[in-house]
Amino acid sequence: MPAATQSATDVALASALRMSVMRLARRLRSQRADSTLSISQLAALATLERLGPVSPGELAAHEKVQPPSMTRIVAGLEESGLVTRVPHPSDRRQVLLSASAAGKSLLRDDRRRRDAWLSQRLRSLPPEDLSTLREAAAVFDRLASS
Amino acid sequence: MPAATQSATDVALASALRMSVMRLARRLRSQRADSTLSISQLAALATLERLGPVSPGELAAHEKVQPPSMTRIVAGLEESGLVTRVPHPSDRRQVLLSASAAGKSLLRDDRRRRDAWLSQRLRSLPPEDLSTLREAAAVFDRLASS
DNA sequence: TATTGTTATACTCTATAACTATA
DNA sequence: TATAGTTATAGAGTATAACAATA
Repeated sequence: MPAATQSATDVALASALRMSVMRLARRLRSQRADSTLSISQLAALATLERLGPVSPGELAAHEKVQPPSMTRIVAGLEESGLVTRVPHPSDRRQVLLSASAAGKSLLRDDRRRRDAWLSQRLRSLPPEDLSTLREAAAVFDRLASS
Repeated sequence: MPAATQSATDVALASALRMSVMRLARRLRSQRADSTLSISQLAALATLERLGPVSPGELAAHEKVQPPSMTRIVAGLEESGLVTRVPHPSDRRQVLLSASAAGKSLLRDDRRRRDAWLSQRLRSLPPEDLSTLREAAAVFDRLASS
């Protein structure tokens, strides 16, 4: 296959794939558990669980929001007992945030519920399609991290 | 494969796939063209192009926003000359919205730019992965529309 | 003087309720 | 009386600017 054709094919695939991925993502997002938490709070809590104890500033950087926004996001999580804060051992300006046991438990439940919609639909697919999706998930991870 | 194992495998695949899809969707979203339009405006414009002339109420229903919100979204698009409105031929309460030539052109440019990031990355993948993605896009469409 | 986190304030987006014109 | 669209108003969520505490 000549280079020009290959490239044109890639662009067509990129377009089709982008639309399919965005559409599925929309459907997945709409299935999120009916929680009292906002999307930002849920995302911040999940990142906190993944990173372990970090300062509000660091968490804000990871979530790509400004520090004052993270102050508000975390305040809500703390009020609900999902996040705990301890003083930084050596720098008294800083605090360290962690997901509490309740926070981790909420994340677990939420993921389980969000997976339910998708796994329900996967059950209706033939085995070949499941294989395709299994391989695609791996390729996606390579794509997103590149 | 026994039913219980099949089910457990599906749940694991659902979880992996959900995470991969959401992550790739985040990356794709962040690549969107630096437009003066909001995400809602861009989405409404795209839907308008797809559906053809429709009333504000119908467009609001498709975009899953309330009519007053669509009034504002469309007002901005109209001010920028991306959407045109004509009176409904028989019902004088209604108006019909369409994407203007400028609106269609903007959509074309935007899609092209948003595809660039992905197709750039697709170029680095081996042909087998491209086949996988091509099949996965089709499966996704079936999933999202189910 | 620089850095971390918070408070004060404003802007964007969306919603519900009330209103106007037409059916 | 019901419906389509708009205007009025309020509530999230996030941003920038100003401030307090600590390094």
